[in-house]
Formats: sequence, C-alpha cells, structure tokens
Amino acid sequence: MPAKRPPIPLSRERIIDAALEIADAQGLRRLTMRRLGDALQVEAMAIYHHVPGGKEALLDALAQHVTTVSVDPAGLPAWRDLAGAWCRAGRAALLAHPGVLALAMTKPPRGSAAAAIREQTQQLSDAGLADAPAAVRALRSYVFGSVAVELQQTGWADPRTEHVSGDPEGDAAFERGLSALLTGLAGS
Amino acid sequence: MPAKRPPIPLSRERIIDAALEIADAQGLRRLTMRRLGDALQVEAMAIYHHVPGGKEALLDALAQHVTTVSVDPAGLPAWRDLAGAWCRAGRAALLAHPGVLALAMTKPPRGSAAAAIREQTQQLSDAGLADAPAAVRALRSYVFGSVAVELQQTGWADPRTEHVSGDPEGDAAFERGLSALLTGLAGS
DNA sequence: CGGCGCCCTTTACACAGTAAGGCCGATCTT
DNA sequence: AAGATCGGCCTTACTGTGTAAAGGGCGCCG
Repeated sequence: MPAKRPPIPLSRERIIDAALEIADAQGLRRLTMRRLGDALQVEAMAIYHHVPGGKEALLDALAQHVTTVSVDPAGLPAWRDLAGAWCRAGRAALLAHPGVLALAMTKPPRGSAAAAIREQTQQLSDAGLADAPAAVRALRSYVFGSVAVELQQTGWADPRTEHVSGDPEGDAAFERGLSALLTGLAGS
Repeated sequence: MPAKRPPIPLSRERIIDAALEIADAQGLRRLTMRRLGDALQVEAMAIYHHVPGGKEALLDALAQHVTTVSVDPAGLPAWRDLAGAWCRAGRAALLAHPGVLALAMTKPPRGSAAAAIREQTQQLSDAGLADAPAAVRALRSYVFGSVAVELQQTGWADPRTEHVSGDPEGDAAFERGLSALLTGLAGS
C-alpha cells in the first residue's frame, strides 16, 4: 500500500479554492475535511500541513477571501462614485460565493480584509467625504445586508424554496437602496 | 436503572430558550443536541419528540424567533418614524441573541417572520410611503448588516479579539446610518 | 386491575475533527 | 553512486456529533 503522490501538489491556494467550491455548491454544513480531501484527491490529514490551525483557520481564510476587495480610485474623483464602486465590488465578491456569506458576516475582518477597509476609508476621506469611518461602516452594513437579503430571497441554501437563480430584481433593488443611502450620507 | 422523569416537562418553548442561551453564550458551534439535553436535564433524543425535524428544524425555529418582531403603529403617523421604530425593534431582537445572527441572515423568512415583514410593508404603505416593498427591503438590509458589523466590531464569537461589551458607539453609528437611509428613501 | 399511550432513555451506527507517528520519494552530500 | 536528510502525504486511532430504532416507566382510562 504505497503512499501515492497526488497528481499536482497541494497548496493553500488550491485548498481554499476547493473549499469555496464545495461551500457554494453544497453549503457550509457539507464542507468537511474529508470531503475537501476527496475533492483534492488527497487524504484529509494532508490539509493540516498547508493550513495550520485546522478547520477554524480554513474558515477564517474563506471569510477573508470573500471580503477582500480593492478599487482603483483613478477616474473616480467624486466620493459618491468612489463609494458606489467599493460597494458594488464588495457585493460582487460576496455574491460570487454565497456559501460563505455567514462566515464573512460573522468573523471580524482580519489581515487583507481589514486592510481593504482601511484603504476604502482613506480613499473616501481623500475624496473629500467628511467622517469617512462612519460612512464606511454604514456602507459596509448595507452591502452585507443587501447580499444576505438577496440570497434569502432567491432561496439559496434552502431545499424547501425554489432556487430563483435569475434575479434581475436584485441588482435594481441594491442600486436603489445604495443611491438612497449615498444621498443620505451626503446631507448628514 | 429507571427512566427518571425530568424535573419539569419538556416543551418546544423551553427547548428554544435553552438553545438560544447556549448559542449566545458559547456560539452556534457548541450548540449540540447532547449539550442542549444536558441544559434541559434530559437525554438528547428526548428533544426529537418536541422538535420534529431534528437539528435543522431547531435552527430554523431559532432564526424565526429572532427575526419575528412587531410594532404598534399607533402614535406614529409619519412613515419615517414608523420605519425607524421597525428598524430599532429588528436590531434589538437580533442584538439580544448574537449567537444566531448567522442563521437569521441565512435562512429565508418563514412563518411568523415572513408575516412580520408583510405587516411592516403594509403599515409603511398605509402611512403613505411609495414603493414600500423596496423600502422595506433596503431597511431590512441595513438592519441586518448593521448588527453584523456591530458584532464584528465588538469581537463577538472570536477568542482572539477582546470582547468590548460596552459599545456606546454602536447605537450612534446605527442611528446615523439609519437617518441617512431614511432621508435618501424619502427623496427617491 | 389490566392495558394503553405518551415521554423519555438506551443502544447503535455512520461520519466529523484532529493528534501521533510512519512511510515514500526527492534532493543533497561525499 | 550510495547513503543521509527532509518535506509532504498517509494510516491509525480517539473523542464527539446527529439521529434511527427499540425499550421502559408512569399516569390515565376502562
């Protein structure tokens, strides 16, 4: 019973990608070490060499992955457009991996995710927005909540409700609420 | 080895209360059937008689419990005040049980929770707000997100960050963002 | 007093996370 | 070229978890 070499060597990157795929396709509940190992054609214990800290650390990494975004402020001199770009980027990143939304909202931002928040605050401040920290907090709240409500609406991760994969209403609803919030922030 | 009678009989209500207590105190991860049984001085399997559907149904019930709120519209003729009352009530209900926030945001509203949303929409519509459904969706998004961000900030459910239980900043941040959103919704 | 039905317990099994240690193959050393 | 070294993966094993199935006591009705 020789210890066969996996087809391509394991890496933290590949592990995280596979974990995201499983979580998105089957839900967080079914993301297990052994299943993850199967997807990577490796025994479960091999993962621990590349992700020290075990499952907890893996989940942290997933949360960090879907909450780390960046926006190039070039060409967006008005803070309102800049803020809109950040929000749309954040929403897209979360919607791309619905399976880990619960983690993203629960785990405090760490590392690159925290850095992204600081960068967003700095950019908005530079663009002339007063009290950028408060604005960023309100915008992050709205983005998180929007995605959560949108996924609730489409019945994601719920065997009882039908999956309404096409949700053209989601975009429009997001933009309307975002517009309202930005307008309100401008006047405060 | 007689099958002793529990001190006070089990009930769905008592089970849900105990589950909330455990989830809030130790996190969803540590809410297990056996632990729940211990808290109720009962064997784990006894729970299945009062909560058909097992753990999945229990979690659904928890989510429903913390997202079911109601507001008396009497004395709040202006839709803006009414909307504010609903948002504050929703936030309070979620903050009261931080352990199940992830469930509340993930599970689609069902039963009494869905009814509460319909009631809120109806009330705001009656109060003269145009396009109440869109407004309710935006407000729910903001409430969910605010609580999530607030709990992230206080470091809830994270052994690494310190628990900043007193968070006077949370209320103020919530009110400021809420005010901005309501202002924006008025003008849309 | 006998039986019934309701609650609860017991037992059992498949599967979860993960600590400890072993083995293989690749690379380096001489 | 042959042995040494080491990193990456596997094997084994143990504790905990969700839950199906079946058994047992207590109260209530006749």
